[in-house]
Amino acid sequence: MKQTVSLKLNREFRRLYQKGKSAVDPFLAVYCRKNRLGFSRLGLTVGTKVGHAVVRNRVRRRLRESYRVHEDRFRPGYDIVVVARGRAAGARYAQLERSLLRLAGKLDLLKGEGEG
RNA sequence: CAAGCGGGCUGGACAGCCGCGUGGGAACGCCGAAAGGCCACCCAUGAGGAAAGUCCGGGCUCCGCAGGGCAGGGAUAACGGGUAACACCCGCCGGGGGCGACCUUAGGAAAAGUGCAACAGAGAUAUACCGCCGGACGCCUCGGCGUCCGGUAAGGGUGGAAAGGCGAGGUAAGAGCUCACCCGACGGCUGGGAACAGUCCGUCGCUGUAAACUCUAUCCCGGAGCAACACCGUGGAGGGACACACAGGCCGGCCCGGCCGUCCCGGGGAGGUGGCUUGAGCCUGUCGGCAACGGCAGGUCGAGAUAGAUGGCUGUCUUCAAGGACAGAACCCGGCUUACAGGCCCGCUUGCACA
RNA sequence: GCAGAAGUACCCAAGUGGCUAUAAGGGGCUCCCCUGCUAAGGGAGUAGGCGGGUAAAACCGUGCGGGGGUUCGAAUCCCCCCUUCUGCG
Repeated sequence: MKQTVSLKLNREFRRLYQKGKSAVDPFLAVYCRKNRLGFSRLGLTVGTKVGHAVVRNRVRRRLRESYRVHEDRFRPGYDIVVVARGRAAGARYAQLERSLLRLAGKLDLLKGEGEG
């Protein structure tokens, strides 16, 4: 992920949960908020409810891959948090990818057709 | 061939494109006055048999602590060995199960003491309810019946357990009362390194429970845990030194205006660096040993992350199935326990068939 | 990473070797009293897991998170798991 840094601090996550915009489906919950850094920051959360360590790792890797592949389509300059929900454990990669893009579209994080 | 028993191994492989962690190299690239740093790119390497549960045993680190004994607490429990150590492993003995290969076993002491044993039953650590037998008295239809006194643990029924078992003798009826055989305990003898076995001899016949207290033997003994601990450490709080003003510094090209003491010390919150992977290591051969394991020789280095690196897409092969076993290192080892699809190999047992 | 605690009817729970847990007792549910009507309060009664069985009962088996073991006998004692919760930093 070339233009994106990962989001680590707990207080940054909490600020997004409280003040950010969100979109939800059975697989994922996405929170976002504009920052002033000029680049985006991504945080991934996969809680214990999703499954044991192997399942959580797999979900997290798939989410990171989905974002990496489509990074160019995201508008820069946002803090984004992606929370995996219960159904994500059994989901295939294509389902997670589609879900991420749809929720990002709802939040207007994706560039329009004409934009570079 | 069928059914079964035991042990070991494996836990998909290969290729292409994009992507990640760590280590090394690195320009004709970037930053820098330089020293040097960064980096495209290249090379190497990158989760498990349980990484899990955290149930035991250690290493390591810090804090506490003069030495020894008793008391107290905890763990273990046939015996012999292995090991750094263990509650683990190997061998062996005893008990239980299986036709067998084999499996299983918290397996010291109840005869040091205390406690507990509901219900049932006459009676639960000592008993006479029914019964059996004898005697006295009474009744009598002369078969017996009743009351009282006494003997008796063979029979009945209860129970997890009823005073070793069974047969014969014996007796009024009975009883290890006596005898033979069997069972068990203790002592002697023989074999064995020991647990133990043999049953030749003698003595005895005792309920169970110690995963109730307890006793015996052996071992252990302070606390925390890598988020330990060590080092660096912007800011803020504290202390010291020097300044005390018409000075000085910052914002600004300058004026006006606004803001502000300066430097040092120390312990340390966030954050960073070390700890951090070479170790009771792994592989091969050989020797000793039934084995666990050990000795020797040679070879070899196989993750080190820190919101946490192995993912995505595609093809081929093995496969019923690869989209489908259980499952992710977090300081490191030795075990135990628990979870686990499929596949492969070795040894053995029983039955059937054939030669 | 480390250290603990708990699990019993629908819920809260008592029971810590013994007769069948009448599954103690609450809450619950039904009826009555109280009130103009409610709430609160008081009194009486009642069913109560799962499987079988019955017209309904009676009755039988099983059941105290699960599985083993000790014991004549286990919710209770011992061992191994599962789930939930809490604490430390």
